Amino acid sequence: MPSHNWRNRFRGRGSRWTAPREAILNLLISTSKHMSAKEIYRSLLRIYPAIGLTTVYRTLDVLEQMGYLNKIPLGTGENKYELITDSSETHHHHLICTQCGRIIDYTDFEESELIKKAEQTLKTKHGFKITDYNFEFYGICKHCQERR
Amino acid sequence: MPSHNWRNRFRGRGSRWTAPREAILNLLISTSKHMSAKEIYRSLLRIYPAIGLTTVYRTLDVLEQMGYLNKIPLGTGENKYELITDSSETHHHHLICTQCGRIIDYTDFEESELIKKAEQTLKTKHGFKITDYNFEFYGICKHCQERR
DNA sequence: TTGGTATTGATAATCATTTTCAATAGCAGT
DNA sequence: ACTGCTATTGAAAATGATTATCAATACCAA
Repeated sequence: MPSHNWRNRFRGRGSRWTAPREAILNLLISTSKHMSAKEIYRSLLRIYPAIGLTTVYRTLDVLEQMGYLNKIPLGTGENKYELITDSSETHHHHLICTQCGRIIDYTDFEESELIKKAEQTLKTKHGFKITDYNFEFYGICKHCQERR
Repeated sequence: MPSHNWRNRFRGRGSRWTAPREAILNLLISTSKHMSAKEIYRSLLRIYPAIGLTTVYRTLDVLEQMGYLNKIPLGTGENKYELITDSSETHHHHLICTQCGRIIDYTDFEESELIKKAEQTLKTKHGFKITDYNFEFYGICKHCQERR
């Protein structure tokens, strides 16, 4: 995805395309990891020493509002973020290790189907307009189990 | 569920049964709401003016460790809690209104079945030992939709 | 009743995220 | 390219939820 595409997306909603935003997006695009705001910030410091943590948060906010970013609450008050790319359109879910914080993605067709159905049901039954959902398993990952 | 039952559960793990803990449990039992730590604290202040917020957090911690409490992250850093009662053994899920914070419970048999299957799959496929899960929909509730 | 120790509550500390605000930089219009 | 408007930026302070500290208290086994 060429960056002028992102530029246009920002411009299209009256937002400006700036150097910090480009740096943040490049990082998010290039990584397949789920990163916290601070991880993103620290990673960017190397190539963009002037960037501020505040700006990271603000850009993540904008991306979330635009619907391009997925916020994953860890339950500790910290959140991790992942870009929603075309290839991940089929929503995937998460395994969160409560020991080391590692997040493992997985996809399950059955689940995705079920969620689509559930969305409809909830809309008609509870008058609830779904904007997002979280489906996460918490537990101990293989790595941490072997460590004890 | 008589309170000596709870007393025994605490004692059984080397914990003590105290007045603050009884007050907190009585509140959690009597309400059907999902409450935040601060809501619990403020509610208890009326009948137990000496109670401290710290104690509320600690008791919630113990209950969660014992497996009797469900922690629901709101995505804002705040958590809400609900007691796991016998009648809710069939795990239910949540609709969280991102506007007013309201949480609506719902149960879906299909979902519960699917989750049980998924737990098994994840264990064998990813070596992940599941301790808990969250299945939540975020959106705008009926009430808030009508307000605009 | 007593002694050991878990628990308590007030206070201070953390940690992630937001707010504030003056300086800067995009960019639309010329 | 120049200008002016205003969105954006980064530093610092503020907020809000949760956790750590610590001396005093209260369970409860013996």
